Amino acid sequence: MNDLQRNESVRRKLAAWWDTNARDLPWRFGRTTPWGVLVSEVMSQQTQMSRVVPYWETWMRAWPDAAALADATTAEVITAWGRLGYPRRALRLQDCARAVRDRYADELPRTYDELTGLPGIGDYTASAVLSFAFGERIAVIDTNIRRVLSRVFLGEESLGGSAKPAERELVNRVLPADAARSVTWNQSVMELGATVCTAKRPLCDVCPVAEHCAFLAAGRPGLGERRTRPRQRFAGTDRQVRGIVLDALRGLPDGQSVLERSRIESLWADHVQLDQCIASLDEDGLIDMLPDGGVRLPQ
DNA sequence: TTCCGGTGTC
DNA sequence: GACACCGGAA
Repeated sequence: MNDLQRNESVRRKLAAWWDTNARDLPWRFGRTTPWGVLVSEVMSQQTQMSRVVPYWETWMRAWPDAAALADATTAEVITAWGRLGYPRRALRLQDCARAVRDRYADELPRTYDELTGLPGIGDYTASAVLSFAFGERIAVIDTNIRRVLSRVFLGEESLGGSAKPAERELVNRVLPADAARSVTWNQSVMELGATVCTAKRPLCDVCPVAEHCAFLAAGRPGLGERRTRPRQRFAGTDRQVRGIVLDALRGLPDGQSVLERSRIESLWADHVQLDQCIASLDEDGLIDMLPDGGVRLPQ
């Protein structure tokens, strides 16, 4: 079997697998707008999809389109973002909504350059929106797709930081020529990476393309090898302190918006670090500092 | 305790 | 191209 036949065989197997195994997420199967797809992609960047679902449902009910989100208060946006993580992304998503409303009359643009020109939208999200929302033929490159394609076609783990040129060439080379098939390809490869071809413990027993997988044939060399990524500590870092402050603000009772200085000081013993974090949250636009030392979510 | 990730920034 | 950013799963 030559490369082309193998590629086509993998495609057919994955498409059949997708038909019966795709998770029934509310932004799939044409049930939402391109904007809804974009929101789901931004939320899914840092959080597993199953945990995103309830946030996405609430968010889209409150702000069904870009114009609606553009008009929300920052406090509302940060509160609705909840514990999704990376709260600055919630602000960027609102910036993005304002740009879509102002530059594109509330209609998401359909070109890569216009999409990546929006706040918070990089290569991955632009490609994902073009493929999943607009049905365009474009290679989507995220870590799941890199891991799956590298294993199946190269027989090796995808290691290291950003995608290298050779990796991008592979992803483009195996992308089906037909647009509709390319969309299913992107979705099914990504889904396989999320649910079967996982990083540490791939479920090769139930994998629909096991018979074509170069990685499995090679005896899964280097399975679960550490990706070279600088690891980030957590305990005691600014990251933890910032989260504690925002969480306290989100948890204020209805009708109360200001966190008093004395309450702030009870959140963290090291007041030097605490004040640094308050200042950085203020710089990020995530909180407002009041003259009396209190803070609140921006109105 | 360790590990995970897309974007923006420097 | 290194690093910060978050919270939760493993």
